[in-house]
Amino acid sequence: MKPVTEKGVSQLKLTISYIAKLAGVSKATVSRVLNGTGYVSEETRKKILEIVKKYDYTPDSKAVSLSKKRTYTVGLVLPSTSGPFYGEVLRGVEEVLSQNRYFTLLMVLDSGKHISKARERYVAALKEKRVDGAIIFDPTLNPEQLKKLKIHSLNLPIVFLLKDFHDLGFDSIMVDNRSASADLTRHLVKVHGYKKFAFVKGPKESEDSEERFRGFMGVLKESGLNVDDVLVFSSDFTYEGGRRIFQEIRPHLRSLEAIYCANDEMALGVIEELKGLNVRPGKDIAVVGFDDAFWAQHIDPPLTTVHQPMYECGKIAADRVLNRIENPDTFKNPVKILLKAELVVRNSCGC
Amino acid sequence: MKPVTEKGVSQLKLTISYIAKLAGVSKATVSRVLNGTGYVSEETRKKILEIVKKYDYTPDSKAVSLSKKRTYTVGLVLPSTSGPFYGEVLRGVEEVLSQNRYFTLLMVLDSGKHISKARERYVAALKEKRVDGAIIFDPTLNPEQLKKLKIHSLNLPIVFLLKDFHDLGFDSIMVDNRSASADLTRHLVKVHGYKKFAFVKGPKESEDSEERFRGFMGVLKESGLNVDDVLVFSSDFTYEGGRRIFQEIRPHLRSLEAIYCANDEMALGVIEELKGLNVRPGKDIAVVGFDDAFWAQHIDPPLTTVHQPMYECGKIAADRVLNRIENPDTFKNPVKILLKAELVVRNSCGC
DNA sequence: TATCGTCATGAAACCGGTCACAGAAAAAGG
DNA sequence: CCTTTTTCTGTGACCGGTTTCATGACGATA
Repeated sequence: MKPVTEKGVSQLKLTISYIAKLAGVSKATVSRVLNGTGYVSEETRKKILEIVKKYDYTPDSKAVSLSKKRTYTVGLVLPSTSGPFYGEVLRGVEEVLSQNRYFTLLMVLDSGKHISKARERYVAALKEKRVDGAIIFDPTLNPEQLKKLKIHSLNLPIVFLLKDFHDLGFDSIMVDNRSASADLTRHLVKVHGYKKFAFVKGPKESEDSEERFRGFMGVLKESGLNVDDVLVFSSDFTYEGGRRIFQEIRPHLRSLEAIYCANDEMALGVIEELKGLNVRPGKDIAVVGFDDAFWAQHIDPPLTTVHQPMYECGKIAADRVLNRIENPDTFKNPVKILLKAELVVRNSCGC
Repeated sequence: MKPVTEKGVSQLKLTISYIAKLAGVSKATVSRVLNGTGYVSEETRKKILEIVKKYDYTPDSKAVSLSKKRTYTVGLVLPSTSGPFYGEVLRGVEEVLSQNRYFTLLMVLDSGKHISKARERYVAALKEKRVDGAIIFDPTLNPEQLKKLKIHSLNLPIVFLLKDFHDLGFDSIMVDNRSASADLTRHLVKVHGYKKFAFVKGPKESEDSEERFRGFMGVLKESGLNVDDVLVFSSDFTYEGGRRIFQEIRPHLRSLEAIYCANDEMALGVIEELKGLNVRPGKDIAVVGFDDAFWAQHIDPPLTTVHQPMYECGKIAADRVLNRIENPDTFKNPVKILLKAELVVRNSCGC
């Protein structure tokens, strides 16, 4: 490919050297002007800026990154792109990062392949030093798997979301499911005086689900209620799962005052089924959920639930990563941050 | 900083040169092994791979990118992180990109700042050559603004979503709003026999809203209905906007058989208000929307609407960008792809 | 006038890889 | 046995920036 002339502009590649040549200076000087470092006379600065503007020159980020050893990019790993949380996390993260002139490299775990493949992928991105730090939201990752990933030796600022790897040396941002669940249960017990409950758990492995259950049971005990009366079910956190598990709840419906679902989607499924039976949720029986999905206020009846502070989660995580990136020494010790979730009382509890 | 010894592993930086030294070969040979290019004897290959594995070496992506002139990253610009579309687009894009070993650099337009600032940001990312190509979903971008961005001279594969910049030389992926709107309207007219309509438009600038309106009006005309009887309103595509505009519709409620809202959120707002008046949507009056937000099937009554193929949109866009990246010459001419949206009949139309 | 600190600039090393080229060794062919 | 081809490996240029260091000019100070 021979140099062609077009519009009178010689088609030499637009690099810092070319700009330097045009300005009659060395590339070091151009670099100084562009970065505002070191001494440059007002005269040459002006001339260089003029040329830079005229040719609409922007330094190649790959070269900058290589020599500065910084990509100005933070990795964000999310379990999926749907579901109530992810959009909020993403919003929080992106907001903070972009305000600090950082970019977001998004990696999604459920993009087709197996979870282990997806994990290899994001770990690879870290090892390649494609990012300066990462925020990882990987609900099914356990400590043994984490160790195998050999992430620790990378010395990269990493914060985990809703997974407590604090003991393994990583920053962790958690939401206090248990005490929020206790708040919700207290509302049902103290305000409404319910005594007969069904509890629908999520999948067995879900630590979140367990924590919510513990918070629930804790309040029953502290209120002197008979814990053995509680009917416990287990489903899979989905809408369909909620409808399915309802078939098991149905025979006991008479004896129940409230159904506590460990998340909103299952609660929605249960509510739909109740309606099909002409039982009025919120009037004949209370149904509550957990998460505060954004549609929770729009369904009928509006769902009493617990709001997960995922936006804040994202912001705090991003802040933390950025801090670690820019002050590598200051933040040596991993922290564990516990955010509290807020009870949102609407009508499905009987209010 | 002097070299320290730790765990017996000398702390020289883990670079290709270091690996080469350990293996007693040149870095070119290591590079060959890692990339599977050129000739390498089985013996040295084995030895090198062994060492690479032992030290868990991964080439620095910044250096690779610089010399290969490829980042293996595609930029994705989205209007926001909430709303019905973004998650689906993202899912489609991420799926295709990750399957092809590309990464997704996500940029969101409503992260705090003004739209023009946000635009500068993503344009900067392109100019810096931070990505090999981009998928841009920027609903408020118009041709004049686009020209000012001087994106064209970058010679970067770019595809626009739901914006027709085909004439300006860019790939564009569109959804055929008009004919889908016609399908929906035909359903209301032919199947249900409605004659008296209200139409709630979105913001004035929205070309989508206009297209939906045109499709609607077209069918009325072809059906010989009196076009002047249609009550036309305009709101802002939000739930609250739907509730607000309902106050203007209310006086005419008696004379109406169906309310066509240009998107689902406004339809939801209208439905809520109707319920407040004890008018039963889907029975006493039909309400339809557009977009098929993922909650549309769960509300009461389930919403008749038009499904936007955003997942497909994302996949096709990603495919196209990837193709252009890897076959720079083959795809010279910009294409315009028109996807059709699907009518989704549920109950809110009276079915 | 000699000395010094400040300012301005360029040369060249460096970041960590890829790749074109050349030369040597081994294998194949005559 | 000598040539030709194929296989293997290393040297060094290159990607496009940043940064250290050296040098020179200038005005101020002694």
